[in-house]
Amino acid sequence: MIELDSRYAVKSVVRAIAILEALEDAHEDGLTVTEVAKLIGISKSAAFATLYTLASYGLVSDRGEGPTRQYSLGLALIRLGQQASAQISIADLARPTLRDLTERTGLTSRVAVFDDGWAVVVGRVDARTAVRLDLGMGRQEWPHSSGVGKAMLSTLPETEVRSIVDRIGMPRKTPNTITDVDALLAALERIRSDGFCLDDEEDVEGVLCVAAPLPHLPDGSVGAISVTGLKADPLLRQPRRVGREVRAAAAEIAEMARGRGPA
Amino acid sequence: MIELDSRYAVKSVVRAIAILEALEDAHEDGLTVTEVAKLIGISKSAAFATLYTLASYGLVSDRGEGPTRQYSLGLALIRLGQQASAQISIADLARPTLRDLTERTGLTSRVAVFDDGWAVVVGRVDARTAVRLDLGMGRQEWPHSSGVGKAMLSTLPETEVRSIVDRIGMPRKTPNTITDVDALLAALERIRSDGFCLDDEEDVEGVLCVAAPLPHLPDGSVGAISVTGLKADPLLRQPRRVGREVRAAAAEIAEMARGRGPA
DNA sequence: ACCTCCTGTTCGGCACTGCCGAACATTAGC
DNA sequence: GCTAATGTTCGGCAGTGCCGAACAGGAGGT
Repeated sequence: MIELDSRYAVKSVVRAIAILEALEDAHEDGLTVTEVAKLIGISKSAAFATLYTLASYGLVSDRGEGPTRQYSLGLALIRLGQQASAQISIADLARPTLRDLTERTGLTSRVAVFDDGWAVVVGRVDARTAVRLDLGMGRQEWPHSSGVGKAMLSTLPETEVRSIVDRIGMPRKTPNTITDVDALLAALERIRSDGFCLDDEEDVEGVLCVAAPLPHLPDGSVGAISVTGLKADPLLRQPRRVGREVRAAAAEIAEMARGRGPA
Repeated sequence: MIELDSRYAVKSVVRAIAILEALEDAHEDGLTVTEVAKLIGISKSAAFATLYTLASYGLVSDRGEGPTRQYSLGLALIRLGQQASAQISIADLARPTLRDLTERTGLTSRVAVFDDGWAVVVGRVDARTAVRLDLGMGRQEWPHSSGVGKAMLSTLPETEVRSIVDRIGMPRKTPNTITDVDALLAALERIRSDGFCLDDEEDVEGVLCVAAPLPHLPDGSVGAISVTGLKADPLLRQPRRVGREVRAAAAEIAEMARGRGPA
């Protein structure tokens, strides 16, 4: 929304997307037409027309009738999101294995794919614990500070890693975050020999994450899986043991991905 | 895409949405620019510009570089879909109860909300069975033939029910489908006295579904929950027993919804 | 290895869209 | 009932984003 694009951007569509992003950031109560207009910086009538269009297709939903009409994200987005997730075949493919992994470790497990330098979470199996970590689907994780991010970087050549962190940056998230490129490259080398990756409070304090890359997916994409838990979790006192579990799960998923779709 | 809207529709946005819907219907391999252009009925350059715009924001993703570029639904949609689902507070609220329900019955349980005459699935907890039913999130279920649909209709006044089925229709999906309005109204009356609703192969042959309405949600919306299984399932030989379970779960969720948000 | 055909990408010019601003309708709150 | 917000509607002009055609560049056949 801040960044502007080059010559081929269709302005009306950009505005529509800006509206969706504004509604995404809004609280669950939703926004009114005038609020949207002010947030995006367009006239009230333009906001109305765009919202009207989006609403006709269910991408936004409107509650209320008169001067208290509230717009929020629509139910069609749920369907589209599920479909998008289904088209990432690796998410479906990984689910049974992740379920077993969560079952055995009691930790929340996730699968992420590489997208434009980031690790995007496309599948998740929640642990049955009481504490709820913010591990939402579709979330973009930093490549340098997250378990899945580092695991994915470890499968890429050094030049590409440098290009990515150069573009995205390596902000310090916690005292443990790796903020130096050479230290990161060394860590990646370690991951390649270990077969798994540890994120020891590098992204969020108190949160530990064990990940493993999914190398050589059939369609050429790059992915990773991980389990996440609190630093206090007794099982995570033995990170190498968990690492072996995660590594084995990743191998199982990669195996299934290879066996599938010779067509 | 077939239906056209009235005067306030923004054409570029309508086209962008049509593209998303085309990609949704496409197979997982995605579509090329020319395929999209032909499907929507616009020029190649227009399709390119719109796809370019959508891709810059991650709503579609492009694989490949040269003449083999494939477009498919983007990862940002996963995030938006999750956020949309989260804004339906009832989905989050119901999850623990649904988990218990699935645990106890071994059946897939779901929660749906009323939207424009349809029952839209906004939350789901999968059973651990091998057979995979198509019970996707965001899916629109027919009001007259699905468990959640009938359960929701049972909370509405007769005039509104008539108006809905008049608009949407009551197509026969299986030999058991109720296709007569008066028979439907009688069934709804039965649901009101029982407190739960049976869909006995009315939507899909061989599939049985037990649902219960979520009456009087705080925000005025209408919802329902259900469990789904195969007709052959031994537990579903006792539908009334399952009905009591589902009814109790619905009451629990409604209780939580009432207790929440006095702000 | 060439040639061909099909892609995706780029560009000019004009029609028409869809913006803005202002006026109207409608409801909430007092 | 009045007021002050809101959502909704409408004219008119600027500018957008369409179309069509031309360019670039791989894939695949022979």
